[in-house]
Amino acid sequence: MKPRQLYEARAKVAKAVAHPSRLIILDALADKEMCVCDLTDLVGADQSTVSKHLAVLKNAGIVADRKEGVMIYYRLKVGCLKGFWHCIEGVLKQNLKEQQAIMGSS
Amino acid sequence: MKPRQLYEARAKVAKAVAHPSRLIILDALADKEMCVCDLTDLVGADQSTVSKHLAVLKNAGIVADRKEGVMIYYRLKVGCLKGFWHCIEGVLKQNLKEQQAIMGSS
DNA sequence: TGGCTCTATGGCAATTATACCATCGATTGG
DNA sequence: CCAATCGATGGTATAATTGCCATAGAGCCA
Repeated sequence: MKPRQLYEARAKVAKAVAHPSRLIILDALADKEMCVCDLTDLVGADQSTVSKHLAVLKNAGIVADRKEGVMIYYRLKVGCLKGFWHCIEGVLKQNLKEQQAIMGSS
Repeated sequence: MKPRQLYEARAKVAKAVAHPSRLIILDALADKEMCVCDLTDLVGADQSTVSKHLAVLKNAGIVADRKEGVMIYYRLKVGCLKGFWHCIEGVLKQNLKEQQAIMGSS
């Protein structure tokens, strides 16, 4: 087994991704960088809430920000998230398939 | 933007992975199936705690279990986790590199 | 059957996460 | 300079997560 510290580090990154609002943000940032105001509209939560979500992502090293005048633009720093979603999507599809199998057999 | 429901479903899977003990479990299951007792020793927590962690992973569709006598063996149901870790590991390495850059420049 | 081992579950306390409000600092435009 | 906008932070209430204890159920063996 690897050192516990590694698992905690991994968990921190995984935890940063494990929230619907943050997933929305990451999905949006996959295409282009966006300012906090845009992301706030997109997520549909309070600006301060979105700001805190962004802080979590930044702290985990998943996004980076850039200041331009009053605005702060966030962008993805990680390129492998697509594979991430693909993996998760696979789990979801499999779960769905199993659910349907259960329903069908009743 | 995709339906909010999708992000919630994704988040559930991501959340299931986002805990050190569960990461230890998943890492161990990558090689072979293991019974709860083995995993309990490995994680080093109370048996009931490990049992609940396993329930979380099972509920998310990441692991499956098999009963054999008194023992219950858990196994990975998802094959793409290796890419998962690789992606996270990349983030961690990058974070480390940036930390070192900061230390070096002082 | 009785006792033992292996797991799962209910209960509970402590910690952590989340969301909103209020507010502050920074920047820009008038 | 003043007002307005953008984003971050402190405070606080609520919800979710986590861990352990106690205990229940299931299977095995003497």
